[in-house]
Amino acid sequence: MQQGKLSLHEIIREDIRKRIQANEWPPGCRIPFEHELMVRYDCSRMTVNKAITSLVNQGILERRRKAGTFVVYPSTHRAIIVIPDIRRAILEAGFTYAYSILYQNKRVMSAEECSSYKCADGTKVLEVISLHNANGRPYAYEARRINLAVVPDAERTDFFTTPPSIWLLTHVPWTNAEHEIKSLSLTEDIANIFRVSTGSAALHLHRRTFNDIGIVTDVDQYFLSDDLTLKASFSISEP
Amino acid sequence: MQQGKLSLHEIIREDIRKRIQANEWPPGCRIPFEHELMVRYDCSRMTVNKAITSLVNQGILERRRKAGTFVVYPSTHRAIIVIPDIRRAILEAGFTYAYSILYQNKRVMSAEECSSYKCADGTKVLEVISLHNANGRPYAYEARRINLAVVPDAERTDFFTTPPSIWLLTHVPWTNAEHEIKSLSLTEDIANIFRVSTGSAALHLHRRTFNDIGIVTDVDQYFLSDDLTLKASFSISEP
DNA sequence: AAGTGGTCTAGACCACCAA
DNA sequence: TGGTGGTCTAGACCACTTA
Repeated sequence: MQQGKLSLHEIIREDIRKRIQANEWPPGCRIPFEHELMVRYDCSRMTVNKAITSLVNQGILERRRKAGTFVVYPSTHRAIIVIPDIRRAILEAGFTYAYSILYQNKRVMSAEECSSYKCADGTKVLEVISLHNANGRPYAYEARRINLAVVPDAERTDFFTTPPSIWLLTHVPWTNAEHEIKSLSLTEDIANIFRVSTGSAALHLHRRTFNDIGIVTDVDQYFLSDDLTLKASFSISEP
Repeated sequence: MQQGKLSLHEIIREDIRKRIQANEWPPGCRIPFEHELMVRYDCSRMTVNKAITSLVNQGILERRRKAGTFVVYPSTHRAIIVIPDIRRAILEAGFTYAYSILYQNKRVMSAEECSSYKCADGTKVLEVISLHNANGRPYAYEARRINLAVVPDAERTDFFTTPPSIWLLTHVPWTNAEHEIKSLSLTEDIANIFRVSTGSAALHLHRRTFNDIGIVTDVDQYFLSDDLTLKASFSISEP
């Protein structure tokens, strides 16, 4: 899988990983002490330590002082999910991508929004509702709010030519994002836009993006059931 | 947040992280060279290197030889998702948990299943369909297939008392899991079990679990729309 | 071609925890 | 209380890349 030479600590890491995968060192098993591995691979302890630390960070090994280093029982609880960039996903599927603004409005946040955004009363927000099309067919309905207190520049930006997601990604630094994924039945207005019957099942993705000042933006995206499958994986392989 | 003393490389790591979060070192910015940081923190290069390596592994920094170390533009593409353990989720929500088997059958895999499982023709599979209840109400419908070529013991296990998910987790080591998440409209038979109307929106979670021998099990789980919201997050904070 | 990160060493002392 | 991992040092040489 990997090209070129592996460094020594990588060789050690992959060797340990291979033994775990092959069940030579099953979950719960204590692997050799660092000083034993140091002799086995004829290297310094720092190098062995680096290999093991990497596997510990990946949740594959666990260290206990005085006891040794152990193989962890894998759990399903955490996996890495890939959140798609809609435009890229459509283009990579070989479809044409088009984007249109359905609605854009600057307004003052409601009291409810202010408490959700944890910002002062009277904070202004830019609301943008847009549609992503694949091969001329509606693919995703997007309702976004941009916090003008954090991103004042958004007010002077032309979102008719640049989708807000792209503009925000390149212009506004953020440090945290929270996603919520659920299923729902489409309301009449959104169903009409998708040209399907009211109540059709859809996937709903909500995302809030933060930086040190506060919430930058939050967005609701809706996809018809057959159009989007999210994938998440957990693997002992591949760092 | 963290108790006890931080080691030097942790102090350095958190200091760098803080500066990035505070936008003192914005995305794209080159942070000081390792040799400069070594002077700043009055420590050896290995220690600085360890702090930076950790941030590189977290996707926050990027190293370029001869050029330096740079702050990465965050992307939404990867997040960590928490895949719920149904029983625990129900209990933690303060509901009573109950579990019932609707159907159990040992059979030979279809040709289609064999190609999906990448196993020999005639491989046997144990099929278990079950229902998880919260406060007496159907919460999740689960259809599971267990590969008896990989887990022969499953045949002699009583799944009427132990849910297969629990038994498998503690008895069968695995190394990889793949999840697919989508929305769908319930078919009549499943809708009847949930006592909702046919076509109601539901969240569908599919998981395949592997080890070095092959696919251990795969499971389809269905949740009513309002019953499950999956959460995923990406954050510069917290290692 | 120069300077960055990448790696590695052969020690050392310490903190913790199980025996 | 002994042995484990946790951390750190003060060097060294190498590989890569970009200026």
